[in-house]
Amino acid sequence: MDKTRPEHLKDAGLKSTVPRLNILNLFKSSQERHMSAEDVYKHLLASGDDVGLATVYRVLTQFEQAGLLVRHYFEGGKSVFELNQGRHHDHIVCMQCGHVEEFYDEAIESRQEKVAAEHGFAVHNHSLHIYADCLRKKCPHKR
Amino acid sequence: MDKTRPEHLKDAGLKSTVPRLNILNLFKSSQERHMSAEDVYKHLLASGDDVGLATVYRVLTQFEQAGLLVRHYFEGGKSVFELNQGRHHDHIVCMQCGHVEEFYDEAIESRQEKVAAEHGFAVHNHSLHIYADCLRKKCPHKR
DNA sequence: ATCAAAATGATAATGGTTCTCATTTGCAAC
DNA sequence: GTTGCAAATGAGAACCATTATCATTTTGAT
Repeated sequence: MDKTRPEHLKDAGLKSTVPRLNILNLFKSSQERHMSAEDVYKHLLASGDDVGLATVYRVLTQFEQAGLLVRHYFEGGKSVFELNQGRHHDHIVCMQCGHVEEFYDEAIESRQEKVAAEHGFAVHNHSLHIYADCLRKKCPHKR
Repeated sequence: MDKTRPEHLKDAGLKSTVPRLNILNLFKSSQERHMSAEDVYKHLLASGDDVGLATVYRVLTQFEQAGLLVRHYFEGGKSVFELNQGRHHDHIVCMQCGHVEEFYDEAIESRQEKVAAEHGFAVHNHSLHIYADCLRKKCPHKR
C-alpha cells in the first residue's frame, strides 16, 4: 500500500537510476512535504548530488504519472509536489508566509461527487485551495 | 450592485479609454463567460478593434483589482476571467473540451469556513475546481 | 484648444517548464 | 564480468504565458 518504496520504480516501468533514487529519497527525508521543481533541484545540488534541472522536471512528472507523487497547482504559476502516501486531501495556504496545511473533509468530498453527477460530469480529480491568513506566532509574513 | 457598467471604471479610478470599454463590452456581450487574455485579444482583433496584447493583460488585471472581473487559475497554466456579477461560485472544467460549468453548493461553502477555523486560519478566498469529463454530445474532445 | 498625466502598444525581458540531442548509464544477454 | 543497446541524463535552446520598458498617443480637466 505504500507507494513510495524504490521497488515501485520498477513496477512503474522506470529504471532505478541515481537521479530518481535521489529525488525519491529527498521527498522521504525532507522536512518540507511540498516542494517545487526548483526546490528539489536546489536541495539536490546543496547535498552534492549533481543533477540537471531538466531531469528534475522529467522525473517529477514521471513520478506523478506513476502515482508516487501528487502535483498541485497553487496560485503563482508553479507546481508543487508531495509524496502520495495515505489518502487524498486538500490544502489551506497562508497568504502571508506560504505555510501549507492539509485537511480532509468527508462532507466536502461527497458533496463534490454529488454536484458533478448532477451536472453530468464524470470526475477525474479536483483541487480545493483555501487561501487564508494563518494565525501562527511564527508566521514570518514573507515568502 | 451591478459592477459591470462603464461608470464603474470611473469609480475605480480608471479613465474610460477605448481598449477598456471594448474589453468590458466583450465580456458583457460574448457567449463565452470565461476568457483568457489570449481569447480576449483574438476576439478584439477579429472584430476590428486594434489593441495590443500588453494592454489586454494590463486591463484584465486592473479590472480584477477593481472588482469588475474575477480571475481563475485553472490547470494548464493560463488564467481565465469572467464578469463579477452575482454571487461566488466554483467550477467544473471538462478535461476534454475545456467547457466550464459553474456551481454553488452551500454545504461545501460552510464546511470550508468550519475547516479553516478549526485549523486556525482566517479565510480570504478559496478556489474549488473539479476536473472531469463532460458527457455532452457536442464535447469536441479538443481544446 | 491646450497640456500634463495617464494609457497604449511594440518589443524585450522574465520565469517556469518542456524539448533537443549528443553523451552516459542501467541492465539483460552472453 | 563484458558487451550492446535502449533508456536516461544534462546542457542549453525553445516555448508559452505574463510582465516590464519606454517612446508615442489619448484622455480629461482647464
